[in-house]
Amino acid sequence: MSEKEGKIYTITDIAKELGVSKTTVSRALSGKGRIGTETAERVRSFVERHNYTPNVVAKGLAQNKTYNLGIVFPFDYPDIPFFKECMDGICETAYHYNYDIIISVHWKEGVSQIQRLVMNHKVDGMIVTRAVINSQVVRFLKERRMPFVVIGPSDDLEVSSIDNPNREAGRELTSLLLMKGLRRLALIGGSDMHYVTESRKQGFIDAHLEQGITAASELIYTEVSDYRKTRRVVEQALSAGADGFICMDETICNLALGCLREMGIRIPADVKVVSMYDSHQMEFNLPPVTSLRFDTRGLGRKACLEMLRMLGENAEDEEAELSYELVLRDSTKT
Amino acid sequence: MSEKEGKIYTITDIAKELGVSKTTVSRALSGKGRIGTETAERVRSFVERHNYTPNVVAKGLAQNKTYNLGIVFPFDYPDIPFFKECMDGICETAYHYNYDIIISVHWKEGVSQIQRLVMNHKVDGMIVTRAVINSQVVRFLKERRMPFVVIGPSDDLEVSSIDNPNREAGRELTSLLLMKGLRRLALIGGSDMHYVTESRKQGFIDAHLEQGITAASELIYTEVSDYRKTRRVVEQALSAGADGFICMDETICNLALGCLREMGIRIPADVKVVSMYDSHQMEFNLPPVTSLRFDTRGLGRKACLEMLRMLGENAEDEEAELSYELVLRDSTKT
DNA sequence: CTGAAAGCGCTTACAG
DNA sequence: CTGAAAGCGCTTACAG
Repeated sequence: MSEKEGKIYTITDIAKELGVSKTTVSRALSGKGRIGTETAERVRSFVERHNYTPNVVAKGLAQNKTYNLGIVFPFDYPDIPFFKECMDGICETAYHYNYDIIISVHWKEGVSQIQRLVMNHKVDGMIVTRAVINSQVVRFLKERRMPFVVIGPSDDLEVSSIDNPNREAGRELTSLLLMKGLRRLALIGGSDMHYVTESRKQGFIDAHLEQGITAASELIYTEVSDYRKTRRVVEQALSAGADGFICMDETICNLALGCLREMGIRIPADVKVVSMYDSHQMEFNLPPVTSLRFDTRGLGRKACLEMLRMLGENAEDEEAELSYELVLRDSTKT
Repeated sequence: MSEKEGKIYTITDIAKELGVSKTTVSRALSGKGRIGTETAERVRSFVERHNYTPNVVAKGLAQNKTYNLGIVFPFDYPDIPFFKECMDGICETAYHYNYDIIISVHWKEGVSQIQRLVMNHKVDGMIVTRAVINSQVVRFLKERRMPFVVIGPSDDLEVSSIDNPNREAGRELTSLLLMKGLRRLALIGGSDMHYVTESRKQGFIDAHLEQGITAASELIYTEVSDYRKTRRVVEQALSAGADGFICMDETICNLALGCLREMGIRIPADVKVVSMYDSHQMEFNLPPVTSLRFDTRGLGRKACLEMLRMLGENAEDEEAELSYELVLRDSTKT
């Protein structure tokens, strides 16, 4: 890793040592502009010998770039695998293209933290995780003309967005239950302010339409966020004859499972339960819960590639389309 | 947030507009050096009117600083609340002192990603989450003389480290079970390469010593990472007469609970189960699991403050000592 | 193919 | 209290 204790060389040092100009060294380093093969080789060799790495900050100042990308997490984002996987994918790709990732978490509603990042010239672009309806963040970034991509669906055509196939996957998961003969499916989800809630709901409805069954709209519950609400919703659904529960994510599913257990309802004997997002908790539950598994890390990678392309990097996206798996487990056994 | 569409002003623009020198503007901005109150006021007012923010990158170049801190996550770090909470705490504090956080995740063993961050002059210091015994990362950072703080215990006196009170808390949790009359406590933990494993084990032993009971060393299991190993360990412990299970973290606890359920063991009737780290999973389990709740976010804040102090910032730590709670739940009911 | 020079936006001795 | 100048480490027209 490090050769010697290591003086930190600058481009000026190299130029001096090699008896050429800084310009030449710079060109040899960047590979831009014509340069003698011998000169290039001498520079290359020096770099290698002394383990030289350019000062990216200085480079950035000269080029008006930072080689940093910001990732913004939503206000009060929950501790779910989604964000970590996303972040891992983004970092992986950024790293590969020599960019670094700066995180910014909202502490309160508003854009102050993002604002600072932008105003301070700390990033070249931003990746916004989890789209929110009517987002202040998006509005701010547009105003400031900061390039950005959004993870999540978007109805704004000016915005570059990318998402897991929540709707299609939701449709397939719902279809599965319908094909098992269930007819009173309850759907439990979180905030209507999140686009993802809408996508999942659409998937649920699509499946019903497809099979010519009318979805019971009274069995669709959103804005469910805590134990109390879950409990109420589960009770309501049950007394309205629900024979299956489709939970929009693993957190809600856990809550629902807790309620069902307390009420002495057996799964899958009495009702089936599925989650629209997989996790270890779903996998190791008793019974293990049938869930949708997305390639969220791949999603992060794709979002990052898109961002890099917007910044003029030659970042080809050679990966396959984002897909998902429907993981069948005991919670839907018949 | 943004006044007008907004030309981006530089210190030179301001100097020109105000008919003073860049030097003066710079001084007014930083508050260093004597300056006329009237001049200072004019600058202040301009800044406010035009929503000027200095280019931190340029500032950094001139001062040989970046106002970025790196946070390093361990190789293949698991998706547990600990890291998110830590990160949130760090970000919160960094933000407050006008620093930003760059993340770096190991993709493979080795230091390549961290190396790049350091060599590229992208950060002023690093916060290493979760100390590992004989860490390459620590060795590299020391060699490079990059300031850093480690989250986790450390036996290296040259290293600044800070940690949750895992040992004391572990002792208290173990004592609780001993006082309930349990005498065959099994301890299940992860990798011995993590310092935290050692701390927790020590706490377990401390409690036994304190009460004059000998801990059954054959009931101490580490290196437990997957379902299979957990299953084997749980069976062994049970046949060795274990009457309580102390799991070092929530992931292991979940695994253990799964095994116990499958084997038809009732909790808390047959055996008690506790976790040395709390989480929603522990809280919403059936039964809910008695756990230790740490202020990991506070830990992140403290680590960040320490880092800032090392960098010469006036970052006073006014927070209370890191503490923890022992949350009693049904899994230990008698 | 190569270099001298200006510039990126700031800071900081040094000299009034 | 204020300014001219040099400098942080790089890039990039422009001119050989």
